Amino acid sequence: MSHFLDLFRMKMPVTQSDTPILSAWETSMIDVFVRAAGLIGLPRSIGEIYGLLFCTPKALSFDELVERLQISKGSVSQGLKVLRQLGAVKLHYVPGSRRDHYQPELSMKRLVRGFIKDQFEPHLLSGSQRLDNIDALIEEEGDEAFRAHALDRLGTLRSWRERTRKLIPIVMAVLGGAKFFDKEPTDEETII
Amino acid sequence: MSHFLDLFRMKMPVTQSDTPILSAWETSMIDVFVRAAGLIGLPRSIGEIYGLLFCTPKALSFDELVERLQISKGSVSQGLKVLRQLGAVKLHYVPGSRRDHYQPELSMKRLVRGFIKDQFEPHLLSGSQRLDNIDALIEEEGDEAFRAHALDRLGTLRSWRERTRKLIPIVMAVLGGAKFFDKEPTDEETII
DNA sequence: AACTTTGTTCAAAAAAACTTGAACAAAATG
DNA sequence: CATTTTGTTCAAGTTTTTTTGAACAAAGTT
Repeated sequence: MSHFLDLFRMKMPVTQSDTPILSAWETSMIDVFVRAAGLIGLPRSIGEIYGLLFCTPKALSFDELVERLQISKGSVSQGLKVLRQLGAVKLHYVPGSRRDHYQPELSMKRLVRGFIKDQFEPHLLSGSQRLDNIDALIEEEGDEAFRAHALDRLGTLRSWRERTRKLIPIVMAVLGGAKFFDKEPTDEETII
Repeated sequence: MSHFLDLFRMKMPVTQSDTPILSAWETSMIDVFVRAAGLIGLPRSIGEIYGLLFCTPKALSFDELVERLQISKGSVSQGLKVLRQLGAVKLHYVPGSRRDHYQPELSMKRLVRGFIKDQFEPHLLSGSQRLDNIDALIEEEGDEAFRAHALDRLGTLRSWRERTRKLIPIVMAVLGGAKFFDKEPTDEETII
């Protein structure tokens, strides 16, 4: 009895008329971004959205993303939300359209900064606060020898944290603009 | 009827006699590593294993990890496998014991290098190979204007890839040893 | 005001990732 | 060589994450 209905469940392109299907190069390009997203712990749909924006010359609307990527409105809505938070997409006003249109951020530096600010820094080896708590817990420890070792390891952890913190501005500096060298961000970095 | 058996299913500490339970500071410390693991996309169990090794003065055996962390042999086996691949744990020979004993790698530089080598570099923005394939696909494209834009974006992607590649040795250099400055790794970096 | 367009929210479904534990392999021991 | 110790493998179970789609809100139109 499920026979007939199964035809409708089958995952196939149905009948597409317009321009919805992605070209071969777009598919491959999007695939690159899906992988990259996975690498930094972001869901596939976010890679797809950014990837398609990256491929397309003009700004795309919400609906165009839903239609061309064939993913749900919910995924696109949530995906764009995250991408906006990361500063990875920019709203682009299109005259004569009520819809929001999106373009990808193309500055690698800004992309990296957005990611670090939003996903990395907040956790940065668990805030020194958390380490201070551990410090307190160690003091309550009975055995002296153990306590010494524990404090030593805690010191190691603190040094890791500090080194990571110092590394970030260096990475940002190498990636283009300034801040590390005490000058304001130049703006040729906007291009790439 | 499931009433009786449910008593045995309940997830509770049963009766622990020895020293299996983790102290408060160990638990907090391990928690730090569990979070850090999550941040770089590694499973909780791996954070737990490395974390406990990090807390403990002496090398721990497979069994000790299973018992103190209360996780399955399977998880410990697979977790240690990954940690070995990453170079995040070292085998430590213990006289008079057949078991493998493990100690944590404490050099941040080595930990980072292991992670980059194993998890990052292999994908490094999907190898230039993949990008060359996209290049070929773009050439088959019909519309000239589109092709120009596509090639432009591909160029951007290539520049990102290249910049990432160049960034790695700089990060490693900042993190301690050499290679970037054309000298062999010194060995004081071993400590931290 | 009723209707349409545009986008968000969120509970439920689906998919992916992780963990478990029993079966198995390898090596040491008696 | 039978047995024990030590650790690995992998199918099945569990948990977590992601996606979906229907209901809803907000704002613009007629």
